[in-house]
Amino acid sequence: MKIGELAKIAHCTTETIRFYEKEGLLPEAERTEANYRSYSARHVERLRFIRNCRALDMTHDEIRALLRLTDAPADGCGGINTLIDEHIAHVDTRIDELKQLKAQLTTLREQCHGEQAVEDCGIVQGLTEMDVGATRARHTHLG
Amino acid sequence: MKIGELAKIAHCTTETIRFYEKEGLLPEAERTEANYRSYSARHVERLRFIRNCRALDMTHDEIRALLRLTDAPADGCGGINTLIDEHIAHVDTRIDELKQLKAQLTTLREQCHGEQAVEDCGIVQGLTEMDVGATRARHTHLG
DNA sequence: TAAACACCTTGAAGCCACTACAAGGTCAAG
DNA sequence: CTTGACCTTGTAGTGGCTTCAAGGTGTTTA
Repeated sequence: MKIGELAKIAHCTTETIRFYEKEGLLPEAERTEANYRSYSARHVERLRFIRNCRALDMTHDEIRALLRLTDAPADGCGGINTLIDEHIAHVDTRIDELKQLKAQLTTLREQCHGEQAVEDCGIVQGLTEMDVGATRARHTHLG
Repeated sequence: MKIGELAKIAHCTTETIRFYEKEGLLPEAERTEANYRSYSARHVERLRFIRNCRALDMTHDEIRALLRLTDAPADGCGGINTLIDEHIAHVDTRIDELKQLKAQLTTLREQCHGEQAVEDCGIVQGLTEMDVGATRARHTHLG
């Protein structure tokens, strides 16, 4: 199977696949005589795993850790559970942050109703006068 | 006022301020004889505005648009309202996405309870077998 | 047989909003 | 006169790709 076919199966681009190879997420493929990458069913499985993890917003580091854990069958799946739990915590944190953000934005938005002059616009005043304090530390890799 | 003092007031680093200048968000400062940047109250106000927008997770493009709108007092604040409304919509979209994500992760997590072998781990199976389909288009710049 | 076209190769640069670092200049205090 | 805090410029790194350039390969059609 050539790279384009694999890309279609995995719903991603050929560039992404080559990028995963360079990152060490996907093992290198065999090559044809023409130096084309040639993929097997194991690559399909691995790539699907990676894409699913990405769809769940895991970082490449998290995915690498997960792949290492699944490739070490001796260890059982305790480590896997922990990793997923931590990732769920990231998502939770980010949801809370965004809810707070929305509350702030909604409050700001309510400062201005009509088509008044910019000088009197409560939004502009709010944005100028707010003092948000130090940037809060990041508790999640989710943007 | 030198750059370090401004950075303290605005709760950011000197590098960030120089970066905003290069980006065209913050107007260039006067220079002292020693070629140090020298800032005025107007810079303080502008930088605070920018940092507040960033604290609300606006992109530099959104901030630039907002600054242009506030600098054109003739136009009233309709455009400003629209921009904020759109930004709130971004945040809402992202919250919904993350909630869905959490639901998926929670379902996945429930596939595995104990310390079984990796081969039988429902999480690993889930990650291998899910087929998440095409990556959904981004409706928000929020990560 | 040749041209057109789809596919493949590598490598480098761009995206965003910074952050970090290197190598040096300026200035006040001890 | 040295220490140390501050300033200057420029470059490179972050993550997860995406885009581009310049070319090689392989199949189909005229």
